[in-house]
Amino acid sequence: MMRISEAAQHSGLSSKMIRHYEDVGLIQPAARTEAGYRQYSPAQLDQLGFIRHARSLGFSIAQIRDLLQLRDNPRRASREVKQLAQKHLQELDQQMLALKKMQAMLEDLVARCAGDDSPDCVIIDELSDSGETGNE
Amino acid sequence: MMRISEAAQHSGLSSKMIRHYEDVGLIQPAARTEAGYRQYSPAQLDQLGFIRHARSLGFSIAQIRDLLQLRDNPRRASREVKQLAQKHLQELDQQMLALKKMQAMLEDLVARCAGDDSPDCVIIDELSDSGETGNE
DNA sequence: CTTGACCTTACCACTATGGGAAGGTTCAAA
DNA sequence: TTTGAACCTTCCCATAGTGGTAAGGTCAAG
Repeated sequence: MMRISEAAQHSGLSSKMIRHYEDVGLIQPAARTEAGYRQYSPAQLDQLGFIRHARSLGFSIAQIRDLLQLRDNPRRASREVKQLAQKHLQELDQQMLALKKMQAMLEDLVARCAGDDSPDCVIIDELSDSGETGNE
Repeated sequence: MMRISEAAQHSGLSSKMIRHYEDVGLIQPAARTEAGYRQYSPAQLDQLGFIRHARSLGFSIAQIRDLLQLRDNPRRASREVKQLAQKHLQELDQQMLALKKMQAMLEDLVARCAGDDSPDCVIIDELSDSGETGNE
């Protein structure tokens, strides 16, 4: 059994976040010592590691909740896991698209801005324009 | 002079957000009618439009605050504007990079997951792994 | 016994946005 | 004139994820 700071180090999460995940019901409340200190079993350490991995792939807490359920269900169909992952991939795609649009527009503006001592600036001008930005 | 809902429609922002921008000091407090209703001048409408454009390019409130200052400074150097924009471009790049990493890892997992009725699932397996995720 | 390093809970902050409640205003129609 | 719809106001709450801090308890070493 490990205390929370050890569990944090071990899993790559912060103590803060581990408590938070418990608060929001992502993980079961940890066992406590008589003094009220949280204690983590190896199984829970695994779970925390799982969470960190999933977070690093950008899964939301809600999605991780589902993933954990699937993980702990020996009769799961990998189809369900895959679908969850694919849904997240779509979200990542949308975010990429949004970023790309911004990038393209901003790069265009930057390229057309002299960037010298003069106050004339396409960036300011186009942002001031009442026209559209290219977003739908 | 327009009321807030008209200013919202005109600028593409929501009334909610216009009030919020006033709260956080992004825009000057609007004039008020005797009854306390906010009133927006054409100049303020321009400013609101500017804010919407900048937001659509992903600039943060803090960055827009700087942009507005530059916009309202007739002795600005376009260099400053360009630098601000370039800094934001870098941020966009970093976000893109992060997304791409996630995407690549997740795509790999998804490709290797059968997605059938069997419980065997690489996604679950790799997330459960105590090893690294590829992030530094 | 004291000190330092931990632990606990309970707040507040951030970014940007939305929702809603409770109450006031304006204007037009009945 | 009254009433009702459609506004407006402020204030609080929620989202998602993370960090910080403060006030207090615990534990082990010196």
